[in-house]
Amino acid sequence: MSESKYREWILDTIDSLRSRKARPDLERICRMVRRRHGSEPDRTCAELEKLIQEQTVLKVNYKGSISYRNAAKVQRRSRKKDDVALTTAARRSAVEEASHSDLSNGDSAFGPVDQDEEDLEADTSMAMDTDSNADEEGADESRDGQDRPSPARTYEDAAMNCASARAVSAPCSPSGNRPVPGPGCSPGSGLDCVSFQKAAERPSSLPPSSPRALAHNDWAYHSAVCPAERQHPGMQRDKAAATKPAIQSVTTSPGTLKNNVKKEDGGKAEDSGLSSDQLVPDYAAGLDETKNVSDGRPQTLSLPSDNCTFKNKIDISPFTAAEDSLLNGGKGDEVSVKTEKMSQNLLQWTVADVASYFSAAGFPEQAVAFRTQEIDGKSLLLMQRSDVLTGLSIRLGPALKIYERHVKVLQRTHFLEYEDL
DNA sequence: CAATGCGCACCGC
DNA sequence: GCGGTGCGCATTG
Repeated sequence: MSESKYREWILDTIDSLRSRKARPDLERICRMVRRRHGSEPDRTCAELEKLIQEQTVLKVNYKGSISYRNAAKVQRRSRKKDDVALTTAARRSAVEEASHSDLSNGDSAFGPVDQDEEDLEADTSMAMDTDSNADEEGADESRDGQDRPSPARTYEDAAMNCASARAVSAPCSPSGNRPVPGPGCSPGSGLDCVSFQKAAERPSSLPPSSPRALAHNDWAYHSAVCPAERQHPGMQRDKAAATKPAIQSVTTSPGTLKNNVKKEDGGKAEDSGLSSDQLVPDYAAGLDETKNVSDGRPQTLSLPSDNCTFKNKIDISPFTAAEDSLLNGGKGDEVSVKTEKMSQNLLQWTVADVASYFSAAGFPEQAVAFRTQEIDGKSLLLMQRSDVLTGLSIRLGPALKIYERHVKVLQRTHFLEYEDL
């Protein structure tokens, strides 16, 4: 409940800031939510993180700083023609729809990807706690220092602080805790911070010529790439060492896995990726570890889990891809990737995992419905076509896609798996 | 003082 | 040319 409430508040706030032409950054969002609803910044940050994870809110790095976008609003006007349906829908109700297609992009530059990027892009951005180790400590000092040097970068500080604070205290769950007395919203998302720093560093470190690639919005997004991956292009800190291990160890929960899935960007980043879209994230992520493996499928490495992953890959990929290509005509891989990662152990998926999955799959709004109906992994396995089409009160178009391309696939995969076992 | 409004420059398409 | 974005400054409460 409160969650939906927060979702509304936060999205509203982001919209509001945007309309005011102010950057929707962590600090402003927290502040506005507090003013309007009295919510503590901490809580707001935590909720924001959740939204990011489920792709309801997109975290992007734009012009060197972090920004948040309302996924539902991000529309890409230039999409192909096939979305007629979408268009109509969009037209009809202003808000929500667009989400499926758009979440992909973060900021102005919308993903190069096309309509169906849903799947793929989505993944890129998720991240989660897991590691959130203390990224660069540069941030720290400012943290306890309580003083914030330049007013201009207040937000950054805030963000950083959050990160560090959080990272230290609570590696994972975003759900808050930690009443930190920060000025703004200090305790926020650990993940973000990472990005921040990167952001800061990135530009500077890069040669003038190339900057534009990242400098702009690009490398951003990787929103939450917290997992360990952060790149340390310029820096090398302890984490360099840590990084790698971290990734592998990540395993823990299904949700976690997703984050890692950077998949294709590793390769893709080059071609279209980086320039236009913010997929970049991956780029960041990709840099480190991914790169090593980079050749074909970075994702593999990211998937820590030993258990089923590989298996799924085998089963699912094939047809998922096929279906996907039929539907969209493109990037089948991505879908499969996602699927594979997900299918780890459906039975263990929590409601949040399910929601995250669908958000990542490009259906952030519908993900909310799953959450509302408290669909966890087990429930998902029991869902029938009619349940998806009518039981969730979601629009038919997305519902069909969700059922045919995800629910069915996940169920099939799951059962195949178990047969084998 | 914070919140808000908005001109303007940028950027990608 | 178009639309999204957000800095920086002006205005408002």
